[in-house]
Amino acid sequence: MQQQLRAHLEKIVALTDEEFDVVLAHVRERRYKKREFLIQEDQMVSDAYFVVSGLLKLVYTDDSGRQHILSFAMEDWWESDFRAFYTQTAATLSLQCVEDTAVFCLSLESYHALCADLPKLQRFFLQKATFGSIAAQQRIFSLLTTNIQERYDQLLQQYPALVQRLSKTMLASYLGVSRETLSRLS
Amino acid sequence: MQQQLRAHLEKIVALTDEEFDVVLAHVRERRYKKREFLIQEDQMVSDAYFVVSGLLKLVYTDDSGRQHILSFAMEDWWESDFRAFYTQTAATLSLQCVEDTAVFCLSLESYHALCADLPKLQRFFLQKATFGSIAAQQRIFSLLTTNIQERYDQLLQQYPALVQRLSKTMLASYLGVSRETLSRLS
DNA sequence: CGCGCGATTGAGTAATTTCAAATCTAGTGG
DNA sequence: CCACTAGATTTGAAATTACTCAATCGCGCG
Repeated sequence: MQQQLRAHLEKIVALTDEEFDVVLAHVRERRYKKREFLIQEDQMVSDAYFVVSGLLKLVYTDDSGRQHILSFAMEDWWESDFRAFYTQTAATLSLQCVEDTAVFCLSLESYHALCADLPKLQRFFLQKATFGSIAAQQRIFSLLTTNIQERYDQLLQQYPALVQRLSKTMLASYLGVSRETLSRLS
Repeated sequence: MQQQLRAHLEKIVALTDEEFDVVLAHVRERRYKKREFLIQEDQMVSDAYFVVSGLLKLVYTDDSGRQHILSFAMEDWWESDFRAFYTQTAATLSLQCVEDTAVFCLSLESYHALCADLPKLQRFFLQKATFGSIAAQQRIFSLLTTNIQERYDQLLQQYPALVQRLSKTMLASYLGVSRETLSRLS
């Protein structure tokens, strides 16, 4: 597991053994079972999570009980209710296991400590945030400009492995359509 | 103008006069007229822009000539086709003046230089990227979970000043509906 | 006064949702 | 090996929502 985190970090910044030890001192490993919650609505968000193995979904449940999936997180992705995490307020979203999942947890204090102590890590997070924000804008773009058929095709093309691991119901919820409509495509 | 940029930076990080001089050495001031383009589709993106005064729109024009507005940028906002800017590839979006606009331009080299020379600036950009990414996720959230009426109401509530400055046609394009549908609301 | 542009209104059409029913699938126990 | 069940998926049909295209309205400006 540690090797995987290190490889992930080193895709962006090279680290000495000592530096990586500092990182390890700030994260802790946890395992969750399918359907377990890492974050629940209305509760405080202690950590951001790095997914080592498994699959998570970030979900909003509206007043009428409908689920809206904002994103999935699979191996090598960071996920949390980042708004709640950074502002230390109650979560509006929940983060739940689609499969059994192993993660590294990083608290906000540890995040700040790492950024302060290791400028390299700050650069790493800057790059992650930058490309995270670009990816989010691509999703907005796709929601604004394409119909469901195209959106589904794009997803299939971009993340074929992910689509395999999801139920149609979850896919529909992610794409922003009813499962019946998704079922009627192509 | 310089004072405004400094105040903007100092909302997040305190700067000495010397540090701010370093920043000034890396940006240049420009003014554009209403309807002028800062970025055009298919061209290289030299800069990210800090809006001092005026109003910009970030637009995608699809094959059938329809305009989709991804975002607006008013005073104190940073804007660009960030995907194209960071990867130094051709723009897929265009950035155009809704009003006469004054900006500071920051090239990618200068951005990297500032991050390297002034750790504070890196912290500034990390925070901007972080909250930019959170804001983008809020927009995805709103596109997935709310109908047009609610989306319009939220926008009115959140940015009343912005709505004043936009035509209904642009608002509709930003909200992802036809102008006729927007016109029929409440 | 008349032109031009943005906004609104109307009517028909297309896409999507909703709710209900039918079908399929994987896992369980006899 | 087969029947049974629970859950997911698909299908059907009506209702709703939004879009399109065309016509009209309203207003500022020369």
